[in-house]
Amino acid sequence: MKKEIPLLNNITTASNQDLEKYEQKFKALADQQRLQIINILAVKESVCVCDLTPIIDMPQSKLSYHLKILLEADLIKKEKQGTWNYYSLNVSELKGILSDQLCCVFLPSCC
Amino acid sequence: MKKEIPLLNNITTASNQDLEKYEQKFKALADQQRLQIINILAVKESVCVCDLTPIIDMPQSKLSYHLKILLEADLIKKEKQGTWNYYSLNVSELKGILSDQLCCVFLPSCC
DNA sequence: AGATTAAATCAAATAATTTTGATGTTAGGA
DNA sequence: TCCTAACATCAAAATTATTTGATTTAATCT
Repeated sequence: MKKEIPLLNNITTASNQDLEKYEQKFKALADQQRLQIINILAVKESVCVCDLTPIIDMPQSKLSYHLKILLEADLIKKEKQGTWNYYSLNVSELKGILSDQLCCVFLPSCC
Repeated sequence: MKKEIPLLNNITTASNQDLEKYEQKFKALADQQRLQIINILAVKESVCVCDLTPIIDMPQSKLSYHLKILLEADLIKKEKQGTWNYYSLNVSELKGILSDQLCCVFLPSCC
């Protein structure tokens, strides 16, 4: 039995740039702790790191690390106010990635 | 200046189960090579491993590894036909995760 | 049966990510 | 100015994920 050599008719639409970009975003989402952070931000709107640490019970440096990952993926936003850094969701970005169903799971305020 | 101790009014909707489940799915998506596989499956509908290897230029064992990750996340389906294993997208599952916009990027046939 | 092809699995090597604890930086209060 | 609180950053250690090449399993063909 034989098989034809397959042809990939150049119909794939995702460019390398797309692949790279979404890899980063999915990586940021691919962690329970970060999903939890997103979930909390969805409920509390805008939160500083010091308020977040006791909620999710995580050393501060660890939290900073995870927030940075989310920030670099453009899934959350950061605003400095004096000594505090307030973080909030980048809702439009998240909505551009997640299905409505998933938005309901992680961004309850969106439902 | 002082700050109140924050209260997390139990409004977060995502359960631990949700977090675990979606972590797995996002992990599966968080890789350029696997996104490319998804993209190819979207174009070619159903493909066996031996057809896929030359297209994405990847050793067979590596490809098997990545297919397994996608399969375990329930993002693709597998059907045995004689010697061959045919893989295809689990479109409904993907649509339940990805925004319409992203479906258009990775699942062109859906647009 | 023996040979061949498809594909999964395995163990070792490599690479990437995450965690930890310490240190640095900045802003505000005393 | 000095002290403290809020965060970010850093380097080392620990954990996970990926890659590689070899081996195994199973189906088909001669």
